[in-house]
Amino acid sequence: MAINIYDVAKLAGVSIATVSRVVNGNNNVSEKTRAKVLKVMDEYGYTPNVFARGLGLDSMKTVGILCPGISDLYVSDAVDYLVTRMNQYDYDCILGCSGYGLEGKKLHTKLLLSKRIDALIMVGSTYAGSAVNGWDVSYIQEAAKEVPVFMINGYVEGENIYCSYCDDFRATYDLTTQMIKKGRKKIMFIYDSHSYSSLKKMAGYEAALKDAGYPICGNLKICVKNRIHYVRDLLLSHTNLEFDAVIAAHDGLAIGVLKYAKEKGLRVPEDICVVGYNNSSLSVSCDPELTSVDNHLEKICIDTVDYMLRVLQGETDVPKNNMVAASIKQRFTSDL
Amino acid sequence: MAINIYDVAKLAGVSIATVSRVVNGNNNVSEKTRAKVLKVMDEYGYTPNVFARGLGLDSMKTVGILCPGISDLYVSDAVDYLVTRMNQYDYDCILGCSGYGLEGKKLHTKLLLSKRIDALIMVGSTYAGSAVNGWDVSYIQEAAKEVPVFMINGYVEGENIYCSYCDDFRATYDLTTQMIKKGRKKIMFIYDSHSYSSLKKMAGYEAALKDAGYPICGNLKICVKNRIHYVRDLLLSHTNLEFDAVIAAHDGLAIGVLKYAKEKGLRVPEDICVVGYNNSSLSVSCDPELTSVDNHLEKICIDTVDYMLRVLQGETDVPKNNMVAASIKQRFTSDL
DNA sequence: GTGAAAGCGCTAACAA
DNA sequence: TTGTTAGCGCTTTCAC
Repeated sequence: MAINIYDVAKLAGVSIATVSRVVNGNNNVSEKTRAKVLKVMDEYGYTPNVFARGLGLDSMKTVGILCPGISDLYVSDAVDYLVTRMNQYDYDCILGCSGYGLEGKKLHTKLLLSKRIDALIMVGSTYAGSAVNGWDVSYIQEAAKEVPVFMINGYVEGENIYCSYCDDFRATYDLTTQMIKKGRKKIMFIYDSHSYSSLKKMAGYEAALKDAGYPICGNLKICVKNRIHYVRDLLLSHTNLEFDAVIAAHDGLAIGVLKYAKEKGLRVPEDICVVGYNNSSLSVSCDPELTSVDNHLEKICIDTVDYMLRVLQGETDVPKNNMVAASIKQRFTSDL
Repeated sequence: MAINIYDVAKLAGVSIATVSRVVNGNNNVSEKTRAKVLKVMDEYGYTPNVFARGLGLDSMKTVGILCPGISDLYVSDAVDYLVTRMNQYDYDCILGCSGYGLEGKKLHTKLLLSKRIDALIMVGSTYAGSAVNGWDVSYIQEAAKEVPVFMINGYVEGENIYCSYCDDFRATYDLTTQMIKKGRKKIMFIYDSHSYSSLKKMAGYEAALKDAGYPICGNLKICVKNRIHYVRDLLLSHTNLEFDAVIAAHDGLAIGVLKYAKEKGLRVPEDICVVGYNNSSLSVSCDPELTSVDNHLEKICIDTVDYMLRVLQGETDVPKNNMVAASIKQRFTSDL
């Protein structure tokens, strides 16, 4: 059994209050005493019991991270940025994987909350998509009554909820506009979920079409499953579907399109221009390599951690919404 | 402030002991009393304070997962399997990212340990590679004195350390042998770390070569950085390097080889046969799609969680080593 | 500058 | 079947 504060106190010939003071960097300790205590702590490898500390402080410097699943390029990148940054500030993360269903989301936020986390971070626009559509985000607002909630790439209205996201609307608006300028006539938008972010992307795409006087064709907005071969085969099966450009909601879908193009003998970007989203590691694995929208996830995550720290510190003027601009990473599947 | 056990007791007109009993499913409670308590708990949304519980029990049903970084296909897949499975058994995970350096590894295992985790899982052969080379794994053995330690795809000798890994030696041995049978003369092995698993792969490759009476050429064993373009360019720069097959330590490296082949105008698999490792999502993103060794990570993870549960339960006959066989997923970059 | 002592909310041994 | 009570290890007032 590990040594506790009483042992240290006895060994150092002081009271536990004094030991506590040096552990917590309280100034009301003479240098001499501090040194004595420090020596004992070091010698016996004393580690404060986090449970006891948590009990008194009602905090364990732990934040909950909820994600649909961690095996997803976007999510795992985000969590990596988050965890790494938080560790620098002595915060630890407890990770929950909720899946994409509402029940799972509710259950796992409750589970995380029951661990008395100091804050909750939700990664992915799947947690917010619902808000826009009037779906159920009440569990998020409920959670925010207990701890501050931070959305990565999502937006949920509410007290104590802070959101950071990419300006997806502008990104696809600009992208679509550029494609039109380059003479593309039939631009497809392909997506695989009705998340908050997908919806913004689609809106930007449609707005650009509209502003250019182009029609918005329902059959050029294609909703698919997130499986490369599924995308390819679905496209192949639409025998009379014509398009000369595509904007994909994420890189994986764009690669499905690439596979389709290859199968059909279409040249990329000459015959069809394809642009992915997220600028993930996939975009450089495929052939040709994929032009992709970079949504600056790292900045979003770093900002989020910084805001979180400030909120936890009790600051009151922390921005509730943080929109970061996207940029476009040119590779070889576009002629923009 | 949330309601506590005293409140519930008062509200239900019983003692806290009784409340505690119903919370913990103790049978010594009459149905009538149980119902009464349950009703109050439900009505007021009572959640036991995990810190207090942790203090008494010295356990919070939390296991630490240490990984070099979570943005890595292999790692994120593993963590996903692990977390999902553990959640099913009411265990939570706290995640640490240590990086690949020894100092980071030591620091983060200490950090995790200081959170009074019930067990520690280390993901990735980077934590074990050292053992084989006589490097420093003492921090792992130290950790094992406090909690059971489980290695995913790694092997470390020691009390209270449990290891699950893929039979990488056999996998590359068989693969190399098959390539030889197909008439390949110069087989390259490309890798990017000296981890435990890389070493086993290389050993299998060399053994097969040896058994077939082939020479083991130092310049056919290439150590690279894990960056697709780096691999391509490095290979391109070796002007007089000849090979007609390659085994890559993971899919990302194999894709670098594919890029090289394309640049050189080499046909795959006719001119060079390439096989990746991990059967990750990358293997289906590239073109042509990659034949890859499947190391059955999911099974490894599930086994690990099951073993962990048993150890935590106090079982004493839990296997300390668990080797799972690899299989090969044929796609289009090989003629095996 | 230091110590004594009262919680924090729970579990479990012991009594009843 | 139920209640009483002594910890678990720490933080933090309040005295000195």
